[in-house]
Amino acid sequence: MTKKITMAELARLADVDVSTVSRALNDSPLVKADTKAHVLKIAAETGYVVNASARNLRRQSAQAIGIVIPMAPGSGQTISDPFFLEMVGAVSHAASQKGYDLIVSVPQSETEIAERRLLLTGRADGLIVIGQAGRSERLNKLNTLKSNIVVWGGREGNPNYTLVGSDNKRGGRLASEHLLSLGRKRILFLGDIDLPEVALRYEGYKLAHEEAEVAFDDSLILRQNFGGETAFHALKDFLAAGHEFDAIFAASDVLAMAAIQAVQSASKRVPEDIAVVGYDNVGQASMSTPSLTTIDQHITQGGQMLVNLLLDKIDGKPVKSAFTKTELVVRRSSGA
Amino acid sequence: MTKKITMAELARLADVDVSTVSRALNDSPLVKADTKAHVLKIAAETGYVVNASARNLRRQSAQAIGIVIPMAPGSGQTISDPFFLEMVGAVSHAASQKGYDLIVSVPQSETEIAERRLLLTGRADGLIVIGQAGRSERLNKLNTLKSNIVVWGGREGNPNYTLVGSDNKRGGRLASEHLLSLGRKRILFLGDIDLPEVALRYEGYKLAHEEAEVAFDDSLILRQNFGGETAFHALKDFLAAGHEFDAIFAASDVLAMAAIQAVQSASKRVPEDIAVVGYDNVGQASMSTPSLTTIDQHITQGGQMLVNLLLDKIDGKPVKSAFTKTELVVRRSSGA
DNA sequence: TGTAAAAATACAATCGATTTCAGAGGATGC
DNA sequence: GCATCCTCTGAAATCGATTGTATTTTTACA
Repeated sequence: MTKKITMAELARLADVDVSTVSRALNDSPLVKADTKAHVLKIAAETGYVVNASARNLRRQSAQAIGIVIPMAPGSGQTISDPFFLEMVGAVSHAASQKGYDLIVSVPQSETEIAERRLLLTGRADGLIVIGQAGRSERLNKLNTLKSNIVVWGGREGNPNYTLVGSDNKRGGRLASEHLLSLGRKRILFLGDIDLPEVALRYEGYKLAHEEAEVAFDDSLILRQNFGGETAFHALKDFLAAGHEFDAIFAASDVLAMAAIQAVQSASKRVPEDIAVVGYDNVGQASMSTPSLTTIDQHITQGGQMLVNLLLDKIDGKPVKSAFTKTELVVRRSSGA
Repeated sequence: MTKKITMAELARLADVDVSTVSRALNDSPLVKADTKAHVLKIAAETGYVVNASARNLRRQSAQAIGIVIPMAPGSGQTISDPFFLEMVGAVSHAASQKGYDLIVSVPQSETEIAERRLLLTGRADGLIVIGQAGRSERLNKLNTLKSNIVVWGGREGNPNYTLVGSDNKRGGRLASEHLLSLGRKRILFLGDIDLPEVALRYEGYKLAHEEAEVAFDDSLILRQNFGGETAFHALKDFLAAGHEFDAIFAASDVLAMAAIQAVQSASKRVPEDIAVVGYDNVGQASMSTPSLTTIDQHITQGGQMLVNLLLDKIDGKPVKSAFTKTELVVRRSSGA
């Protein structure tokens, strides 16, 4: 428990002014090489580390970005949804490579405090918001206030903030095309189309039907939020009610896994009786049994893009919204 | 993009001194109620938010704690391991309830930079380290340097830092007892007993055998780190090599899920031929097919404990290591 | 009403760094 | 040999808040 040593103290020890120490530590060309070495040596010996608050106060930057993961009320998602968590991992990785810390905020209530706190207090230089469900207005407002925000989500309306996301429509189309190409004719869509991202996936689903000239039945939809548990029961009831379908396209892997379980508990086989395709390609998808055919959103790449665009914004560069290319990942056991 | 408004500016607008503003905002009893209201009103109107760096510099605290998730080299774990991610979620939740931000650090290399950076720069008031695999020495050292550290892990040696974890031995025993009580006689242990947590689970496994007076075969162990992919192949090979066993106790749910897949791909049935019990009870465990019998470490509770103990330490209170009570969660389809 | 005590506010130091500006000393050019 | 320019270092201002102390205003009581 050595006492914190300050820069002034270090300057005294090295017998130079603090300004010289500061310059030396920041490798300024203004300092003679000898002096620099001397200071660095003493700094190392004493285990000196610069005080972040002081530096940030002076520099007016935090070397940190925030990530806000809002649990949309009633979305049924929890922080343990693997999608969120993989996103946190991806963003954390990308941020640390750029020398930025990542501050995670999981607001517990539906107030705007979290975003404000991080961004406006200067605790974070910029903000990544995961998912915009129902919050686009607020985000628009916040963005005009201080514009270092990048949002993960699907395009919806005409946001004035920068958006990063996967090509949801394409994803929905790919998934549906896959099922249709296997000869499935009645594909149940499982997901909450009130969420913009999911709505786009549903559009892709319809598009695929049109292209394949397969009539689609708009009653073949089970509007379920992202909560696996409730989806499981809802689908069980749906099956028990005697609805007929030979495939399911679920709006997330969690939903897909819940669906598989529901189907099996109704004594139907996956994929023989009912094929299932998910969305996200979370890590568990390949490891679950049966392994899951799904749409890869390229979460890692998405995290990179979020961070890169945000840092560009922080640097004042102009930035355009960007989208990852979704891709079909076929794993034979569930989807075919 | 309103320009940042400072406290001095606010003081000017309210026609009082900054010290009064500061006290008003901090609800100090030294300020008259009228004045307080007046200041608060103007603060609200102008959208004033206190600058975190300045406050932290002055207060010598960061109102933030760090969480370090070290990918032990060769542990095979990735940040997307659901266990880590659920832990991050739990800690984040607990921290925000206490008004603390959470800074996530996922060091990419095996240097000690990450811990030092966060803690010694004052960016975080305390540090939570997840897993101690092979790092107990370094942690001991860091702890003597600045003691606000709480580590998640199993007891190993005689650490001078505070430890929080689940009762791994008990967990191992519960899992094994369960399998033995079902009449299984040859239980494969799947996990890397070089990791202290896993070693303790293995001890519990042996203990259960002794108590049940079932001879255990110490060749019935497949030492695999936490990587699901490699475990899958290793187990496949193990099965192909003709080893006989009727159950598996996996040191994590990810391993268990990989195991189930390996078993099935070898055309054996789970649980009829081989029952499987996992460890962690991650969210996916209930949703996977077949759903997983597992040991619940009470991650959420653990996250709470980590945060609470750390904050106690920060407050200078004496703190003792603590452990959650592990519990068996039976889900019929895999484990019985 | 005058004075002592209490309440409210203002002043000023401080947290630990960065950075502008000024100055000391040495090198260079003519 | 002297003026000029470079290099390097130091002094001091600054970032935006908090807080101990001083000062003013208000209240209370005789």
